[in-house]
Amino acid sequence: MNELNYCYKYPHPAVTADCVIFGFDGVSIKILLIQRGIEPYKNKWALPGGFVCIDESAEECARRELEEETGLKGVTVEQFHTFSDVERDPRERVITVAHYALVRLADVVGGDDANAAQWFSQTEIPALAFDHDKILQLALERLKERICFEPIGFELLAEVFTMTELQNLYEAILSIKFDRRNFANKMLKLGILTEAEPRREGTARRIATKYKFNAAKYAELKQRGFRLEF
Amino acid sequence: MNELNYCYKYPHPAVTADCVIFGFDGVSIKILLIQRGIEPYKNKWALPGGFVCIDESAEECARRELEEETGLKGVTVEQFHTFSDVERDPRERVITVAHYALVRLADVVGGDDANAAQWFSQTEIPALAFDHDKILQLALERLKERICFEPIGFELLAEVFTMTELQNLYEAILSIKFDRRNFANKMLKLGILTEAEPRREGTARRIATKYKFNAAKYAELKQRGFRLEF
DNA sequence: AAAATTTTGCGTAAAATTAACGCATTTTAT
DNA sequence: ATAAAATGCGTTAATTTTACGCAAAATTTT
Repeated sequence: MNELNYCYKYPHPAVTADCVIFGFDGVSIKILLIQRGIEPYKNKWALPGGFVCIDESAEECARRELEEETGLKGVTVEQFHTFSDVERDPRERVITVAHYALVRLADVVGGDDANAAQWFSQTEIPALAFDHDKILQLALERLKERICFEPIGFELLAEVFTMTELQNLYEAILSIKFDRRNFANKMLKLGILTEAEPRREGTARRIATKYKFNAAKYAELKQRGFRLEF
Repeated sequence: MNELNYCYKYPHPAVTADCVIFGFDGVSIKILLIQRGIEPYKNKWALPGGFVCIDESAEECARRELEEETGLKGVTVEQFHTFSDVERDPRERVITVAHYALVRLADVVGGDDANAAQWFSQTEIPALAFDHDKILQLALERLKERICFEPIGFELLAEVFTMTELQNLYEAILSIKFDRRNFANKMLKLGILTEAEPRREGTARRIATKYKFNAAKYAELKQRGFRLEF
C-alpha cells in the first residue's frame, strides 16, 4: 500500500501543527523538544507536532500530536502564527500552524517512556529541524508580550506559590529585575491572588506567605474591562 | 480538462488566505468586501481572498488576491489567525490564514472596475459567506488591541493630519471618548509626531496644526524598548 | 451682518501611580 | 556560631494621569 489515493484538481499543500511547550523549574524557562526518529532531519531535535488530519482542527491536531510524542495530555494550546514559506520542508510544500502552551513541570515527569522527549533551558537548545528555531524564537517573543497583559504565568507554577516564586518567573521570562516590595504591591493590588493557607501564629512566623491564583476574580475583573500591565 | 492531476498518499486540505481591509472616512471605520460571483455563497458578500498557490506564501497570496479582487496594490497585510474548523467550507476541507491591513481610503477610489468591491461601515455589514463574520469579528478585536501599542493608526489617515482627526480615529476604533487636551498631550509626549507645516504668523492663527507621523523617530524609540499605550 | 456655536491653543491643580529605598526579624547556608 | 539571604511592613519623592478653565479664532446659524 503506497498508492496515491487522494487526488485534487489543483496542488494542495500539507498542513501541520507544531507546539512550543514552556515549563519553569523555579529558575529558568524550559522548552520541551523531541528527537526525530525518521528522515528528514533524523535524530535532530524538533518541536512536537505533525500532520493535521482531514477531520480535525489545527488545535486538535496539536494536542493529539503532543500527547503521542511526549505523553502530555489535556494541555490547552493556543496558536500564535502560521508559517507558510514555500521551502520550509524538503519533502513537499508544508504549511504549519504553530501553537504554544504553558505546563507545570511537576505534571510531566513519567510521561515520556518510548519517546525521546526532553526539557531544555534556553541556553542549551540545539539547532532544530526545519525552521523550528524561527518558530521557537517567535514563541518566546509572544510569551513575553502575553505575560505582561494576561495572567498566564500561573500556569507554570504549582497551584500554591510564594510571591518570590512568582517574581522569579516574571524575571526569567522578561529578563528584568523587579524591586521585591514594589512587585508584591503591584501583584496584590491587582486583586487576583488569594492567600492559600492561614498564616501561622505565635512561634513560627516569617515563613513566606503562600498564594493561589484566583481565576474567578480575574474573570470578573476582565469582564469589567480591566487590563494587566508590567 | 477537469482531471484530478495532483495526488497524495494522505488527504490534504486546501489552504486559502483572506483579508480584512480597514479604512477610515474621518468618522467611522470601513471594511472592504467583495460580492462573490460563483457558488458557493454566490452573490453573498465576503472577505477578499483565495487559494494559496503552491509556490507562494500565505501573505503573498493575500496580497495577490487582494489586488485581483479589489484592485488594491502593494498593501502590507499581516496575518492574525488561522481558521481550521473542519466544516468551514461546503466544498472541501479548507483552512484559511486570515490577514488584515489598514489603507487610506483616498488611495483606493478607481481601483474597482470590473469587480463588485465595496466599503461598508460596521453597522451596514451584511451576513457574510463562510465563517467570514467570525473572521471579521476577531480582526476588529485585534485592531483594537494593536492600535493601543503600535502606531498603526497613521496608515488610515492622510499623510498630513490634524490632532482632531487623529483623535477621531482612535475614538472610532476604541469606542472611547478622550479629553481633547489630554489626548494631544499624550500623543505629543510620545515624540513620534512632527509638525508638517510651519504655523502661520500674524493675522490668521487658530488654524489647526498639521502633523505627520515620524516613522524614523518611532523606529528609534522602539529599538530602545519603548511602548505605546492608551 | 450679527449672534451663537464649535474648534483650537495653552494652560493649572488635584489625584493617583510609580519608583527607590529603610529596617528589624527570621530562616537558611557555611 | 556566624554570615548571608529572605520576609513582612512600611515611607517618601518623583512622575503620571485626570479633570477642567479660559480666551481667541473659525464656523455655522439666524
